[in-house]
Amino acid sequence: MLLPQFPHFKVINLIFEPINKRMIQDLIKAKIASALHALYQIETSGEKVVIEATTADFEGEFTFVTFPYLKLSRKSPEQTANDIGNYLLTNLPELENFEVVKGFLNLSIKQSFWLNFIQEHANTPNFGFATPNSKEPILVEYSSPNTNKPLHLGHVRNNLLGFSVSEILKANGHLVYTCNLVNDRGIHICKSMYAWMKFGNGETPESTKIKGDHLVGKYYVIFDQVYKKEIEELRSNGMSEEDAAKKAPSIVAAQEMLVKWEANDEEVVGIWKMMNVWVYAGFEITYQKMGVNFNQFYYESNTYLLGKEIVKEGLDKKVFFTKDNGSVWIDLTEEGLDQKLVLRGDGTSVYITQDLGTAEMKYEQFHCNRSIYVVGNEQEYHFKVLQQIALKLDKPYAAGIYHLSYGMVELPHGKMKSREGTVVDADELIAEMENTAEETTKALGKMEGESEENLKTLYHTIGMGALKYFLLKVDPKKKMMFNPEDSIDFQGNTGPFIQYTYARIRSILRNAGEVPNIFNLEAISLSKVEKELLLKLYQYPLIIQEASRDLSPGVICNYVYELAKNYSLFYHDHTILKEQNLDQKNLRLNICKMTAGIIKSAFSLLGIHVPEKM
RNA sequence: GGUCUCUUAGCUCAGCUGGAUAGAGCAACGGUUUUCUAAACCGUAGGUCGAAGGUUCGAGUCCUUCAGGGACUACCA
Repeated sequence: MLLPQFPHFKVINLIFEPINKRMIQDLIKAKIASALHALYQIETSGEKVVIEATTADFEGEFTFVTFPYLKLSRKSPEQTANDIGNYLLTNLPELENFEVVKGFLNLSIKQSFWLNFIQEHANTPNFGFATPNSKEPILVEYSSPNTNKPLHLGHVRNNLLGFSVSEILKANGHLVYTCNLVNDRGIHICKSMYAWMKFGNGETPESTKIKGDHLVGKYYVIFDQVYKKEIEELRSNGMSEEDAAKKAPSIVAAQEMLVKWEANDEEVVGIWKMMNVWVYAGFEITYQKMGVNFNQFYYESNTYLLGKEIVKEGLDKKVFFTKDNGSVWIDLTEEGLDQKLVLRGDGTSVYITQDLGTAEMKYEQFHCNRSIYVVGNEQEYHFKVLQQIALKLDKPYAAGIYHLSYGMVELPHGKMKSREGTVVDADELIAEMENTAEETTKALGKMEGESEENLKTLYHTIGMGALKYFLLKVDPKKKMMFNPEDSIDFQGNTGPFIQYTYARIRSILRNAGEVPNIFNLEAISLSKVEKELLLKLYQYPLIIQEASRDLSPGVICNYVYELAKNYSLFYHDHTILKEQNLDQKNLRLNICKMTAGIIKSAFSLLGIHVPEKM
């Protein structure tokens, strides 16, 4: 079977306004470095100087901590801070004034700096994004579903993470390819197939009106029930648990099916194909609802035999060794791992063999030296082994293998298990989120008169916004708790709150009409709240870089939440449309505009849409 | 047994490469709407950052030990 062809990419070369100006932070750091040199003959560079955001209770935007330099300055913390502050005052035109508290030097930037910034960037498209495709290409593999059951909440986390991380990397200038390695073969599928053949009575998605992946999943659960019953019976006849687990008729039958499948048995392959088609049709719907997509699909039924060439290569290079029964191993004890099998005694592949083959294939296709695998943390060991083998084989992509290991989604009662039916189903959850969005919207009654179609879109936007934000705001590395009893919030630190902030801004901008970008800087005085909001807007490019570096959508979530909160405060404290001072009014409208733009932009990095009204 | 990882308010989570008095949201209680969308805003209450040592001007953050969770450690994928 041929692999699906790699589609042609539309590489759109939009002209983005580059952020070629240095950030004010870098400027301050450089000046502090020269201050340290001029005042105390300390040799350092701007990159080594650390400044941080000023804590809310103090005046200023940026803070320099003098303590690390006291031994060299040989002066008191206050004196040192004052010296540097005075130096900056004459050498840094952007500095308005400074304040010294103990050893902390707090710097206040001139309001003209912030006004120039908003004037310059309120209309910059894709503000904060790096030039597209200006950085090395990266391949992101995610989703990787099994075809024997529908997707559950854990998969949703995987998909949203994979999608969002890809978008973040793109925003940071990388060329990103996404792929999905579908696990469409193996004993688990045979289990569903066996149960369907035995108990299915020819049921199909059409005849039952059940979504294909759910129908196949139903038989996976039935298999497990039958299997467990069989084990119990065998045990009551005196068989050990271990033997019973191996000799139960249903598992034996499933294994036989797998053998037949590998032997290309017509009947088994026919059923396999049919059931896979059901599942794919179901997945397609769920993927669409989640808004994820891939440049390339791989199927294990195509790739599971790959990797044997690499085993040969490894044997030639003496990276692998053979045991008496012919099985091939690698010794990773020096790396703190174990001896790992790479090829069975009978010459068949194991998981790692296949993954090595797939890695090679992906490299040939995409030529990415960096490759990110979005896979649960239970496979950390596997990916350590994979990378070690690739390193020992001197593969060009070896160093760039990165396992984005995310934590499980846990329920109050423990882990989700598909075969036991203790899962939060993806489709059900999405439907529930949409329902909640509908109920809330109707209760508030602001959307009366909207068309049925618009409303449906809105419920989906809000429901998915809540779900996505909920899953993405937690650090990917950490496991997270989901309690189905208390539903996902729509208030506070949530997707809908931020969407709401956006909708409010849009409402103002609709009423405002044309927003002139010119205002007389002299006629304006910035409030503390406005300054904080401008500072937040200013930080967005850095946030994208940080999120990209850490591969963490959570960074974006935290940022955009703070931005929305800052805006809400601003909105609450300031009149905008009725402001008499026209320059002030224009400034505020520009702040609104830019805030809306960044909310929309940041949310797009999370795969969340924003409504014009809600 | 070994390796990795986690433990912050009643609950769910932030806390950037060590910096000022540890922050949000939810839940609880109280307040704000004749004015641009109240899915909002403000306030009150809630903490020995799992425990103990150590490193230093300074530790939720780094190191060590311990306790308690979780994952992995298959000729399964």
